[in-house]
Amino acid sequence: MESRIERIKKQLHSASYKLTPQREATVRVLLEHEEDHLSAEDVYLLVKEKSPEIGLATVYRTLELLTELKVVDKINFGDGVSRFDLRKEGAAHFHHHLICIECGAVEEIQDDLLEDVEKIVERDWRFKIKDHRLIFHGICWKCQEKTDINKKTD
Amino acid sequence: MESRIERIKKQLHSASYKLTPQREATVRVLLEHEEDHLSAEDVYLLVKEKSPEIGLATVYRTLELLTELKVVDKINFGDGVSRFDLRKEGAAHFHHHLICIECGAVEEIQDDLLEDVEKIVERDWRFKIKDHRLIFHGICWKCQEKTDINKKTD
DNA sequence: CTCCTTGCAAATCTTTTGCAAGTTT
DNA sequence: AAACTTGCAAAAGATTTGCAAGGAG
Repeated sequence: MESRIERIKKQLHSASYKLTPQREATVRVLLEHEEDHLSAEDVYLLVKEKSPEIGLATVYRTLELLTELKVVDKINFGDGVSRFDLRKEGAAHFHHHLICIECGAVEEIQDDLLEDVEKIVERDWRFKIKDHRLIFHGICWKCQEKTDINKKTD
Repeated sequence: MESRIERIKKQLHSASYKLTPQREATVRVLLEHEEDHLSAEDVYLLVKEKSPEIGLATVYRTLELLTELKVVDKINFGDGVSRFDLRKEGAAHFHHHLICIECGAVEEIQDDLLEDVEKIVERDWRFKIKDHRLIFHGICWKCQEKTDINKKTD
């Protein structure tokens, strides 16, 4: 069976790009931290652990390239940095995020919750949807429990 | 009847802030460009037209303050800048956006399309939703028509 | 050789901050 | 006077770019 990195390599090749060692190191970090919503800086630091000679600009250039090829999705949670999420293979749509405003935890929702909403938007606004971004801000269950406990003891 | 700016003034006062001339000038620009998704820089330039003595830092500080009071919502469309949208009065939730990837047009959707989705998220993920951001990227009807015409003449 | 890619440093862009001066109460 | 607010300039942080050098075909 073909590995994930092999397939990404092919995606690069079919767009006339090479999978250089630097690009491979970057992709590997993304694969190893799929759930982590890394910033460019985060990726850079992790890449550097194994390949100290790689420069920050190269990481930025690679992430830009991967975004262009839709291997990753660039997301912005409202803090000043862009974050990069590997697109799940075969995923027609980008997944959604829950951000806890108390503890900052980010949870992913893979379910496509927007099917019905998208039908409405395409019909009523005559808008051909290509991609979406859905983020909920709120309080995760862990923080809800913390608050409940505090209320009892206060 | 009470003006929009009067109500914003009260919101400021109830949080112990003043509606200084600088803040008023900034709010007025936002009111006059409700549909425009202005960046901080945009707001600054428009404010400067009428009040040239106002500094960029003050505009940033005012926008931050208004965001905190939920008079405006800070949004990020993925280009490097934050944009500021006046929150509709009485709107329980933030409105949604359609961004055309051909012409860059941004359309607003005021309808709350997410009621059902939010119920599911609150129930299945035990997540208490406080706010949301929903952006669709795609092709607006105008650009769809352009493409259709080109196909015919090609 | 030619084209692509990289590393480094410098540049750019957005946003924040320190601080002295001005305002309001 | 005490607290808040402002303008300016400097600082900070994220990202991009110029360029000379390295590497693959």
